Amino acid sequence: MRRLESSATFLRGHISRRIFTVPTATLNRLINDHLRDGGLVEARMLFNQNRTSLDVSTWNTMILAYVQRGLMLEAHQVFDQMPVRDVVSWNTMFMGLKKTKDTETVLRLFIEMRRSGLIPDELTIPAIIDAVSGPGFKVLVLQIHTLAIRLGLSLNVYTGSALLRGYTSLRDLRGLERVFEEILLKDVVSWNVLIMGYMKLGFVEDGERAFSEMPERNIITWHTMLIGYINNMEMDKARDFFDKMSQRNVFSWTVMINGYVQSREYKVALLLFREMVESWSNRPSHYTFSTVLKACAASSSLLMGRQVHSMITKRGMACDIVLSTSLIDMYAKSGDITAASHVFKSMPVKNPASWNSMIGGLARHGLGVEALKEFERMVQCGYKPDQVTFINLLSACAHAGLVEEGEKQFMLMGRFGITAEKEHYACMVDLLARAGQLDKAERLINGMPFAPDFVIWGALLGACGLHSCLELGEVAAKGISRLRREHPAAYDVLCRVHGEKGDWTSVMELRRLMRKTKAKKQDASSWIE
DNA sequence: CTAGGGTTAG
Repeated sequence: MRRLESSATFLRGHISRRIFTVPTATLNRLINDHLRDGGLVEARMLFNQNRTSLDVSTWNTMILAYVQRGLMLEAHQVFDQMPVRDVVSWNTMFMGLKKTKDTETVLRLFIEMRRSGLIPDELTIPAIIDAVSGPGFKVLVLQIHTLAIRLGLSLNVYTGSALLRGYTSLRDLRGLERVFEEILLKDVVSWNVLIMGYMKLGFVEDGERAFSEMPERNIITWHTMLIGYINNMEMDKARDFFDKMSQRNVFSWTVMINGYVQSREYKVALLLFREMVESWSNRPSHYTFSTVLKACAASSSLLMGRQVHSMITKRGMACDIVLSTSLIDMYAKSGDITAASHVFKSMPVKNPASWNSMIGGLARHGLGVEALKEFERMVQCGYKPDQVTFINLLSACAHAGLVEEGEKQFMLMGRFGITAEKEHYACMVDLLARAGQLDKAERLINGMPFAPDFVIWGALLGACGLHSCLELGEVAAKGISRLRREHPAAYDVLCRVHGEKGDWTSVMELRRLMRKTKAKKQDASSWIE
């Protein structure tokens, strides 16, 4: 070992003067040593000085170093300069690109790889499958499966598990089961992916069957089942399963708590969180905190929210940008706009999301002018507003009755490269209709590039109730009836929104409609937040 | 020299 080190020092001194041709094995080891110690720059220097005599594996090591640090531009640059590429070079690039979700490049490179005549191996398909997973890629998944069969790769666990994901994304149950059968030696991961597939396709019983049949399980197996139950809205089964888990970690707790949040059982979520904290079994992570803050926000649990805030501070997580943003939202939604703004001001680094929750909070409190000011500041500070920013801004104008200002901002959205979507139109309809400009609101609806949705009719209906405009209200009510299949949860929100304003006429009207259309509170996904 | 599966904000 000593000898190796001294020879390394010796070599380092001479390499820069290019006196010796260093054996590639030694060079590779040296570069690896640098990389292990975090000396990327030194590694790159050594690398550059010996470019001509490097072998493929050293090039690959260099690519990997950049990929692991998320520096895809640099990785790509090295990759492009390689005199010879092997399958590892391609795989390493694919894996890096997968993390950045650059599916375009993955696809392009994969085709290029095929053209170059190199044969994919058992790690290639796992690395590229995400790029073709999604609607619109049916043929591609089938082609890749065919290719895998032709190369004998579908027998492999790695490739097989990847193909399972591919078929899951196609919502193809038969394909899923066929691929699983093809795998020669199934391991825990492949079983887990199978269960995940069953659960995602809604075949809970098949998932349960697989769970009981599999030879061994790990904690991820349990989590896959848990998440499966939750996403299939089987909350009782989920909780039962959670209680029976032989081992639990922060992840398990967080998933269960988040499950309750998703199914809008905020109080239960908070109870479970309390249980978690009091049992001292696992410390909440920032995932846990952000989920819990959402529950606080949704249920206006200010006291609990404050407690969570102090826990976050004690853990030294106060500067976490996600948590701060959740805190702002929580305070704003539970009525303490001062605390929200305090958190916001104390943030050393902000991002568009944090500005959005601040502006949204001001809007919620009817502080339209302040919201506008904050928006100006956001732009001045160089942050790029997005769709959500404008939803918040327009709703701020609507709540504060700033009609002209709202119309102006609506027109100016394009300057930031944002095209008006349904939500923006909904805000504008709300804005105009509340102000009594019902004709203008109706004209806006008729001129929209898409069919009016639930929210838009709801905004119009609410205002019609407010201004006792029966004729147009009838139109809106009919519009809603046609759309009753969509977003049953939206009724709820509408009731709340109009209830807050003391606008009881429209609330009654909506309640009546709810009964009439038998709306169920089953849609757990949020539609505006 | 690569390594497939599970959770977070507006």
